[in-house]
Amino acid sequence: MTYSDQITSESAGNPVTVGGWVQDIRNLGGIAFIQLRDRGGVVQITVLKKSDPALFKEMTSLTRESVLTVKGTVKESKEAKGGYEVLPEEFEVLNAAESPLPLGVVDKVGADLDTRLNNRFMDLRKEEVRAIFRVRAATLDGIRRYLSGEGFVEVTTPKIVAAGAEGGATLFPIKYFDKNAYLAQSPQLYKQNLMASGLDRIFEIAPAYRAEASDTVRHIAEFTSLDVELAFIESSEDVMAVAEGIVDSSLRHVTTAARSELELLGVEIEAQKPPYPRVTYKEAIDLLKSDGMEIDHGDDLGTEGEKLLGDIMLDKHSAELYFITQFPTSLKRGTFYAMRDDDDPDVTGYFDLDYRGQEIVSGGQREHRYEVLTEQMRENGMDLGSFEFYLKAFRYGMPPHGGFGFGVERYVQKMLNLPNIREAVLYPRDRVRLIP
RNA sequence: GCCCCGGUAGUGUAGCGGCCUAUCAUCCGAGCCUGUCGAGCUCGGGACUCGGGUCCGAAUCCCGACCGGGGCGCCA
Repeated sequence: MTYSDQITSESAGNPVTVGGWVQDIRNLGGIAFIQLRDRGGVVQITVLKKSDPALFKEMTSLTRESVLTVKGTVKESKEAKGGYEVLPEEFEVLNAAESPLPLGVVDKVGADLDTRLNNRFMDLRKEEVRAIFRVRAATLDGIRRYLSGEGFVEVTTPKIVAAGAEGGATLFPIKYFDKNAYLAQSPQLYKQNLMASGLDRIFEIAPAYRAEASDTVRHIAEFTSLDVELAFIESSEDVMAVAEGIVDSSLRHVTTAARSELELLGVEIEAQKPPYPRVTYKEAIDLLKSDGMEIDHGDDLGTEGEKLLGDIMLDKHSAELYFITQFPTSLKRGTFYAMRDDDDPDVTGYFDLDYRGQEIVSGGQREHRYEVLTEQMRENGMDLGSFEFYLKAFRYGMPPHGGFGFGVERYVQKMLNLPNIREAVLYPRDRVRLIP
C-alpha cells in the first residue's frame, strides 16, 4: 500500500493502491471526489460516472470514515490539491463506518472537549489533534537526548508503593494482595535512595498519581512526571542548570523535529536563551507588591501571584521562562527532604521553574544528613518507622544531592498554548473521568 | 474541600412562562449538477437529562438526582 505522501511525479500514470478513511465525498453528479485520509495526509479519488456507472454508484454511497483500499492509476491534476489524484479501478471496504458519527472529523462545527474525549479515537483523526501528540513525543525525545548526553541513566521505580512521599498530595489507596498499598504520587523516595547507589545521575519518565480533588485546566489525577536526581552537587544551582538544559534543548529539538506540527497548530516557539532569570521568592513578592497586588512576605504566591508574575516577567524582562528561587522554609515545611540554609534556616534552596506564569518544575537540593533529615521528618509528625527503607540509605554513605519533578503535560500545554492540560493527554484521568 | 455556571437533534447552538407542532449551523436522506477542495441549489429528517412540584399553561420558575464546565485552594 502507498501512503498519500509517497505519491510523487514519478507515480503519474502508474498503478497504485492507497488506503485510509473516507473523509469526505463530493458528488457532483457526473463526477465525484472522495477524500481518502491516511497517516500522511489526504489523497483524492476521482471517479467518473460515465467511465464506470456501477463503481460510481458504489463509491458515492459509502459512509464517511469507512476504511477502504482503492486500486487505481495516479494522474497528475492541476485541480487536485497536491497535484495528483487517483482514478479508481476497484476498491475494498475494510470496515464500514456507522452513521451518524459520534463526532465529526471535518464538520464545520465545534465539539466540546468532553465529547471529544468520550470519542478520543475519532477526535484523533483530526490532524491538528494528532499533531499535539507528535509534539509531545518530540519533546520527550529531546529530553532523553539531552539527559543521555549529560550522563543520566533512565530508570523505572515502583508505582505501587507502601508510603507516600509528600504530605500535601493525597494518595490513591489500592489493594495489594493482603496488604494496603498506594499508587505512587512521586518517585521521590526511590530516586533519593538511588543517590546512595552509585547510579548518581538518574531520570525517570513515568506516570504519577494524585488523588487531589482538583478540578482545573492544569490538574489531572494521572500525569507524566519527569523526575531527575543527581548527586555530588554543591547547591541547588547545579540542579537548576539541569532543568534549564532540559527545557532549552527540548524546546530547540521540537522546533526542528516537529516543525510542520507547530505550523499546523499555529505555534511559534522562540527558545529563550539561557540562563533563565533567577528571581528570589523575596524579589517575586516585591515585584507583585509594586504591581499593586495585595500580598506579603511569607505568603504563598497563589495562582493569582504566579500568573501576575508571569505577566511581569514577560513585559519587563521578555522572559517566558524564569526560576523562582530560595523559597522560605515556612512554605516548604511539608517538603521534609528539602535542605534548608545552615546560616539562615528560614530559607531553602528550593526553586520553581515557571513557564508563562505556570509552575512546570519544582525541586532543589535535598537534605542528605541523617540527623537533620530525621529531625525535619519529626517536625512533620511523620512515623520514621514507615520510612526505614528510605532512611537506611542515609546512614550508609549518602552523598549531597538534589533533583526535581517536571510536569511533562504542563510543559506541552504551555508550549502549545493549550487551553486545558487534558488536550495534552490521550486518555486523561481526572476527578470524574475514568473512561475511556 | 469551597464558590460560581450549565445540561435543547449525531455535533455545536438560539429560545429563558402562552407568539415553540422549538431557531440556526453542521450532519443525515432524496433530487439537480463533469473539477469539488468550508462545493452550490431544492426538498425532507432529527432534540427540550431524569424525577417531583408551582401554574389555567413549563424547554423556560422551584426542589432533588445524575452528568458536565470554570474559578479558588493544593500542586507537576
